[in-house]
Amino acid sequence: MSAKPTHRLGRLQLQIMKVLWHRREATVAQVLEAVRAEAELAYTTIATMLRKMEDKGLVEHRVFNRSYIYRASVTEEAVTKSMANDLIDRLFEGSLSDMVSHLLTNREITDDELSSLEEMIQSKRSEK
Amino acid sequence: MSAKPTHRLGRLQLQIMKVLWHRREATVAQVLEAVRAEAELAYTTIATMLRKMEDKGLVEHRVFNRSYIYRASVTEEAVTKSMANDLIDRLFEGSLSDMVSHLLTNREITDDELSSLEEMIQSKRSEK
DNA sequence: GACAAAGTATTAATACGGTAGTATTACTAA
DNA sequence: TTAGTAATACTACCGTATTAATACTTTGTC
Repeated sequence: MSAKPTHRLGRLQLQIMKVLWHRREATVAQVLEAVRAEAELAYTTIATMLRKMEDKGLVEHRVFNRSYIYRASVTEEAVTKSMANDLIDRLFEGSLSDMVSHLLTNREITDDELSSLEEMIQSKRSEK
Repeated sequence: MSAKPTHRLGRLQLQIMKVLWHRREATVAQVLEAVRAEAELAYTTIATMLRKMEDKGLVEHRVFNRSYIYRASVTEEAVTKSMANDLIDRLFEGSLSDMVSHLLTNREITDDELSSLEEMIQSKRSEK
């Protein structure tokens, strides 16, 4: 049951989802305001995008005082997971360690981050 | 020097690139055959795709026996890096450890992989 | 020299993300 | 009641990925 939906979100869509995840609900104007931090877009652009996203089942809305209040209908975890898995499968044939290996050799990484990675691995190991 | 090109490749394009990376050169027919393992596509689909990819500078060709022999003109590393970085930036605001954390909690991981991760981190640390 | 085979070039359709103008609707203030 | 305002709905356009049919070109063969 529940074939994975394979959420494939574009940049703006993801931005919008983030706004909704962080503040549970938002009107078009509120989403616009939040998104404006990164790009100057028209009100109708956001409204259109939200409507398209509702068609795809990413968000839903209720009506309040003549305006739509949107909220996410998929969790951040689900989307993140699906996008990350998608990339891993496409790029590294599903090998997590290949992916991490690549990231480690290709990105700057601080000592703190290294430590935090070590901790994660430790705790993952102790779960077993 | 070298402003990052931000390679954004679709599924088929990536598949094609992989064929070219793995066998240095290939004709349309050879790419088609390799790709057929995953999806039944028309010859012309591959040919069209390759031409478009050449326009974008992803591949190049030489002529031999009246057929085009394509080869990649960007490295696997460059593309992989650019796509992985893109995702990390979009999904985790650039935090590598957030990404790895997510992967660790959301994917099955074997003991071997855990060990291999540990090794990577160790060697990364000793570089510093 | 004409034809068939094999290749490439052209063209087109579909889908989707992104962007936004214009139309419509309904509430509000004078 | 009427003009203005705020909100959504509709529509359209661009770019790009994917898919493929059709047209054109080259060349080996009879």
